[in-house]
Amino acid sequence: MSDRQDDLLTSRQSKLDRLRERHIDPYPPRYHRTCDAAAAIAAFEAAERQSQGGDDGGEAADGVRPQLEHGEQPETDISNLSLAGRIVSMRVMGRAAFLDLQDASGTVQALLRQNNLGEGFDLVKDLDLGDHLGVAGAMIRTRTGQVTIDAHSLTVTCKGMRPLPEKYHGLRDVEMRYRQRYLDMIANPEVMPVFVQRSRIVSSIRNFLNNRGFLEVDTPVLVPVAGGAHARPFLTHHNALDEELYLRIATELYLKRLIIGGFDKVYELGRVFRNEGIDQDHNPEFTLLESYEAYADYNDVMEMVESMVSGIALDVLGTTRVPHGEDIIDFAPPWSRVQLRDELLKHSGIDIDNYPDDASLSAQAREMGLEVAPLESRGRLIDKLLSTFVEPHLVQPTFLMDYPEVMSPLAKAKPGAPGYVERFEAFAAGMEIANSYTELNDPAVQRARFEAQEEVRARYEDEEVDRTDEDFLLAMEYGMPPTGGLGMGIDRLVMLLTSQPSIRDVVLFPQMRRLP
RNA sequence: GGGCCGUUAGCUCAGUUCGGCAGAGCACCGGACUUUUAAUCCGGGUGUCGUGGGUUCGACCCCCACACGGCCCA
Repeated sequence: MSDRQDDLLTSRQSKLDRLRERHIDPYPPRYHRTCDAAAAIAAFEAAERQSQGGDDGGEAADGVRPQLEHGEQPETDISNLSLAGRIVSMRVMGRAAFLDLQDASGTVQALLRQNNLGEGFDLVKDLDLGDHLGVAGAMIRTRTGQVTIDAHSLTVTCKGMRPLPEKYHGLRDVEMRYRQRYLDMIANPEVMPVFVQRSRIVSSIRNFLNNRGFLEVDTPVLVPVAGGAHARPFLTHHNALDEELYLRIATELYLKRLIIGGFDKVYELGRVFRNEGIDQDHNPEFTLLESYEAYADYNDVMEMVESMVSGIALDVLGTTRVPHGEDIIDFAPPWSRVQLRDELLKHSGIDIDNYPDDASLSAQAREMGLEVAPLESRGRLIDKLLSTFVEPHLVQPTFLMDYPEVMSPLAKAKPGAPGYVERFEAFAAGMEIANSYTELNDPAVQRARFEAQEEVRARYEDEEVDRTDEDFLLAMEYGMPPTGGLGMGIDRLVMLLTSQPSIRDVVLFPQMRRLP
């Protein structure tokens, strides 16, 4: 630690010591506030309107919506209330001082005058930016028109021991923003609303699904087989069982067991873990919604997805139209429905049906300028072609339908289209946000599909393919009704709805490399 | 995994042309100030220039390696 930083900490420590010498507890166990900053200001403005004899007086008082914790009583006596918050700015002028106190509801100014506070005013010289302060007093309007609490008593509620980031430019260092998110929240006012919206989006998803009769369930995070997705899992070890376990990469195979067990409609909103790279739309742990509905197919799921996403947008944003760069993405249904094979042909000139084997498709992909490794499975090649030629065009919400079977071991074959399955992925802003199948429920076919995946794993040395789950096959042999399933990446949905360019801006604590 | 860019005071950033005394604003410290709001005025620069090597009379600057981060590619 630098000497300079030592100095800054020492200065705060000596202020802390002085408080203790004066028998002031810098960390009192509690402080009773009667309302928050927004409520205090609203109450004062309501009272002003009332005293002016306006006909909206009574209504205005009702407009006060204090955001208080459980147990606190709303109190809007503007001549005597108490507020508490973090000092985010301080203007000291001899025997008076103005402080800005920030709480979750906003910022309120406090006026501290020696006239009112007497000896209590001495506290000012031991206050720092970042301290938490309780202020009791009356709401007034200053000469310059600012609604302010005129303090008659002060209470230190927590002494801050480190300097805050700079107030005007905020905290720009992205590394520090992610490693010390609390500083990002304190210094950058645009950050907190994104996470408030994230919470509302998640809440809205639950409401939507609950209202449709879906049951929210919890399935294991620690699993013996990491199935249900093409991804490399994290490995861990259970000591008492002395068994290797994986962190789940999807919830699919357990949710399907529940459909087999007899639930009609289930969903899980949970964290899944994929041991893969980190970039603007990948974090190793992320929030996945999966839902399964008996007697639905992927067409029904498409309708549900467009209805759900547009409903969430209306619910949380009040509109289905969301800015994205220079575009406006409109989530209002219906979303366009296009065939994977057609789109690939349209944008790359390749008809995958004309390249039935790896070698010819691989050669053609190389011809198109793609970098192709010597050993790449057909599934990977098609995935690469899609990412390169098709996905960037899918800016408006689009269902890309009917995937090759080799890419989709858990989906049911599409009648009349050999080699294809009833699967869609939903895209918006060129980014995949959802994946859905008419679920495969023939246990013999499922076994064959798993075997094909294991063959790909062996032949192509590719760990990112589905794994055989014998226990799941056993369950399926007891009979799973026709089912429509859905997986939706919640972080990406939040990115789209809040116009954030990186998943790190919608995950509170994104994964970072440990510092040396 | 590869390429490019970044890392300088607590924070936000200059400085590196072509190697020659380490800079500003905010924050901080001392002083003035009872209606300010990026308060103002006077005084003070507080630093392992990411880390470790190398070149040089001399390195924040040039070279090499490494660390962390960002962007692009795979």
